[in-house]
Parts: sequence; C-alpha cells; structure tokens
Amino acid sequence: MAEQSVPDIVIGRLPRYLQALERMRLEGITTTSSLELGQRLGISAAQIRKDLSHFGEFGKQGTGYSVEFLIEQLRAILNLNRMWDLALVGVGDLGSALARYQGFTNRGFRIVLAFDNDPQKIGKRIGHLVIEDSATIPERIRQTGVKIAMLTVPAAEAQKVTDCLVEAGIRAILNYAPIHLVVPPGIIVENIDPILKLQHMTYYLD
Amino acid sequence: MAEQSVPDIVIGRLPRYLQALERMRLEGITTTSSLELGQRLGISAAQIRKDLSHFGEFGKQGTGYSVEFLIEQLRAILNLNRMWDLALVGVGDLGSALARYQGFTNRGFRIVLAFDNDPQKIGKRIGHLVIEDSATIPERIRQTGVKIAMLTVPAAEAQKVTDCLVEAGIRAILNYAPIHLVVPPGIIVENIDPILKLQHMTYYLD
DNA sequence: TAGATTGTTAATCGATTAACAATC
DNA sequence: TAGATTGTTAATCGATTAACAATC
Repeated sequence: MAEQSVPDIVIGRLPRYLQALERMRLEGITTTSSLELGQRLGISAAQIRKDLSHFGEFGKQGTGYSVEFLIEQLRAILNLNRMWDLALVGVGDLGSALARYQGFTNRGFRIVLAFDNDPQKIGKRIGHLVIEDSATIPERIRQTGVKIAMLTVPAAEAQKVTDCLVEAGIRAILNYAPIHLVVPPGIIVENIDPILKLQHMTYYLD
Repeated sequence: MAEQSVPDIVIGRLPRYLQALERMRLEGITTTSSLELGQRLGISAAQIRKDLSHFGEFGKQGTGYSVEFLIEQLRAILNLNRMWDLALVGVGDLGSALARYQGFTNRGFRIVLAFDNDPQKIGKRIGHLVIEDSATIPERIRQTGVKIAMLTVPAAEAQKVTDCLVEAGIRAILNYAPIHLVVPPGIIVENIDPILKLQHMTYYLD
C-alpha cells in the first residue's frame, strides 16, 4: 500500500499488464478481473493483485477492475502521460531499421536525434532525421534535454559511447550492443539481444 | 552435478556467459575466473560457479577456467555446434529489417524462409530470400524441417499464425508481436518488445 | 610450499502462491 | 441476499549468496 520501494521485477510486469489492458479496451471490454487478465498473460491472478497492491487499491470486490481506470493508473505510474524523446546512437543496419520503425511514435516514444561517427553518413537523412556527428553528442544531448538513448553501435564502441552519453545527461539506455554496460548508480540500462534469446531456445531443441 | 532439470533462469544466463567468453577470447585472454567473468557481466562469482556446476566441473582450483574450453562446453550445452535455420513470418517494417540484418548469420542462425500474406509482397525478394505466401507455411515448414520461427506479424494475427506454425512442426518462436502467445507444452516462446523495455525504464524517470 | 580459486553445502533472501476475511 | 472478487497475510517455494574444505 505504501510506496516504500517496489521491486524492479514488479515494475517490469506493469507494461505487460498495460499492454493487455489496452488490447482489451480495443476489443470493447470495459471491466476485467485479475483472473481474466492473468489468463491473457500467463500470470497468476494472485500475482497481479499483489503487484497492483504496491500502488493502491484499483479494484472493487465482486466486480474486478475498470479497464479504462486501470489503464490510466498504470500510465500514470509508468510516467507515460507524456511524449518521451529518444536519441538513436549508431545508424548501421539495426539503427536505421529502428529509425524507420513506426512502432515507437504511436506508443509515446519519438526519436528526435540520430548519431553516427561515419563521415559517409553524417548529414544524410534517415526518415525525417538528419544524422549528426557522434562528436556532437555532449552538446546536442544537453541542448535538447533528451533523457533516453537507444544504443546500436558495435560492441567494441558501446562502453565508450555509453560513458559519453551518461556524461551528457542521458538517464536511461536501451542497449542493443551485445555487451554488458557499466554505468553509475541511478542510470538505467535495459538490454535487447535476439541472439541471446535464440541461444536460450536452442538449449531445448535437439 | 547430475542433470536432473536445470532451472530455466540458469539456462537464460548461459548465452551471456558464452558471449562474454567469446569477447575475452577475441581480446586474447586464455584463462579466466568466476570472479573476472562475473565482473564483466555484473553477476556474482558464486552464481556463475553454481550455474556451471549444474553441467559439470569445468574449472581447476587455483587456476580458474580455460576460456577456450568453457566456450566449447557452453556451445555444446546450448546446441550451438551447428547452423540453425530460421523462418521469418511477417515481412513488414520490422521483418524486413531482420531479414537484412547481418547479425544472425555469423552467430549460427540463418533465415531460410520468409512469409507474408500481402499479395503485393509475395514473390518479391528480400535480400537473397523470396517472400512466400503465408498460406504455404504448413507445407514449406514441413518440407524444410525448420524448427525456429521469428514472428513479426501484427498482434491481431499473431495467435492464429502461431497455431499454424506449431501445427506445422515449429518448436520455438521468437515473438516480436506485442501479445502473449498461447502454445502447447513443449513449444518454446521468447518475447522481444522494445516498447515494454522503454516503458519499464520511464518508471524511474521523472 | 603458499596462494588462489574451484565446487558445494548451508544460510539467507526474495518472490510466488494459497487462503480467506472483507465487501461490492 | 448470494456470488464474485478484491487486497492482504501467512506459507511455500525457489533463487542467490556466503562460507569453506578440497586441491590445483
């Protein structure tokens, strides 16, 4: 009930709850229960109630949860009632795919800066963005106040670029480089690596 | 020591160990310790030793681990001493980015099939692949014996396509659709959703 | 040998689940 | 009211860490 310090593993499930609820809303469902939501996510009803109880009492006994109300609560908790600007660092294969990807914008995230250190690429356009010189990261991040970076540089450069981003004021990094980043306390890193997931799955295959 | 049934959370860390070890090898390091490996990964030395002990005794007291030997052991455990063929299902923004992405091939994974249900796309090339009609998934998956699919179709179609893939003999799915897939026991699903990771991080930002 | 580091056991810690009174 | 479902507590389960004898 009190907001002492919610385990990070709980926070990690909230976006999934939100995603399922938004889908329910799309399907015209106005009310749900921890049981129904849990079945859609492969999560136990008890866990969902426990997780939500860290933040308040959002349901009604006998009735369950208002989909719309719970969506609003989760969006508020996750700080999603605003547009978040992103910096894209590294415009190679993967970076340019992300730049073209439409999925971010209509979910509250917008790439506003793109950097690369390849002179061939600097000044070129990618979508509506102009690729800027990585050397200008410090001043451009500070000017724009962007807080989140997507890192898509080669592994060999990732740590050095990370240090630069943190120095410039970046607070959260979505890391696509296949390497563990070392950051100061308070800087948040999440990793995405499809190869690791594939290698995890092949363990179970012959 | 015995191979009773290793927790999935342990399996999930093995590819990270492997990744760090391959990087060490690249740097010319021939011997390491659980402490050193742990520091590179932000994991405790005790956990690394415990995880490895599920599979055998790979180190020497006083010395540590041979990087080369441990790489070989992990590759064997994870079934990585072969090429794995992948089917790409859904060739939209994201799917075509994955098709063009070079990162898979030199890591032991190779996309050999690409499907879409858009008549505009069927027959077109994407890299060295020809996009085939999703209606032919059952026969083509069976013919080729592909066991792993990457799913990049819209959320609304994802479950239906999944059922079809499973029916056709797919055993593992790397799911990029923002929805929880329901699959029979023994079918492995891993999810990748950058939006969820971003939303996780914004909780900690103002 | 002395120093270092393993593999493993026992202790701790944290997360999940079960159960149920409260109540809509 | 009767039925359903919440929020919460206590019990269970599993994962991580600490400690250390074994030994290279």
